[in-house]
Amino acid sequence: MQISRNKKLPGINIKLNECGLKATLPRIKVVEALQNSKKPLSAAEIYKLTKKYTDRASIYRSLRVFTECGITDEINLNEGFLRYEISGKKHHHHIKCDNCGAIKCIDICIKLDVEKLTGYRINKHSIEFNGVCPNCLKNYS
Amino acid sequence: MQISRNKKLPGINIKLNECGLKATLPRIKVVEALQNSKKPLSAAEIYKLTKKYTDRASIYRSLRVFTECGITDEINLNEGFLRYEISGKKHHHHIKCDNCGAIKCIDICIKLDVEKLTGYRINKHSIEFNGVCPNCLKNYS
DNA sequence: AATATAAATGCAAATCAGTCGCAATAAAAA
DNA sequence: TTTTTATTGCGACTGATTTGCATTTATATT
Repeated sequence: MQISRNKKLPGINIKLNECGLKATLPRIKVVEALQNSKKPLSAAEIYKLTKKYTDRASIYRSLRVFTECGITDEINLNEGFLRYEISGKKHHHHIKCDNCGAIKCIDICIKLDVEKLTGYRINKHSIEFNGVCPNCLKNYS
Repeated sequence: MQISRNKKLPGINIKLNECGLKATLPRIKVVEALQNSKKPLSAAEIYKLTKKYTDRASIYRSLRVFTECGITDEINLNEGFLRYEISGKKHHHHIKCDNCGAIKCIDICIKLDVEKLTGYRINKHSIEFNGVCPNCLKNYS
């Protein structure tokens, strides 16, 4: 697929190359989709946004290597699929409103406490919440 | 399926009936499998243990109603499937060793803190860890 | 700038967890 | 014992994710 390369985002290309990854158009489009989103995206949502440039299998492959390289974070909100977001500066977790679908970030984490408590070397952890947000609570009694 | 009923566990039957559920053999076998296991089981693992008495669809249906009734808890260890355990007295979370597969319980929880912090009414939360246990760490340098 | 080479892609087929429709069966109520 | 209603077991199905493989593309090499 020979479409002119996006000159506006050399940062992405550099970051991909730093990780030993080729800066391909499909990958750049996936990164852009995530960067432009205010909430973590599922593979299906990314596909909707990037289908002109890539296919599902490639998106899944990209998300996997991105996550391995620390370019993205994988988020499990118990929806039956995973979401991804660009790995930000500050570590955080999420809470999703089951009523309106909003996803908010939470700054509390107990990884270090659990590491201390258990003696495990923790590779991965997932701290995710579902509920009803204050706004929806207000509107529905 | 007319197989003589297990007289040894009237407690289960009563508990199921209390929840408005019929105490069927398939359900009793699923509960027994979970009670006899030292770690949370996946639907596939339960099926291996109970296939003489039930099928996969029924197991999934049982696990769903059990969890709705508070008989079981659903655990998401980011394995691509869910695990279930009999709902015990004290609330807890889990950490799984990626090396030996052991699953340990953790008593810390931040549900209340998050509830306070966000104003959400939390319906569900999942706080799960993966890593390498002290024992495996010791053995592999 | 042209070429080599290794990585990545796109497609279709496969896998795997979990669900659904429905006729047959079994538990609990009458 | 009979009736009622929930539950089962089967097979087909969905939806997320993965895999094999021939083709293409980014980057290193000349």
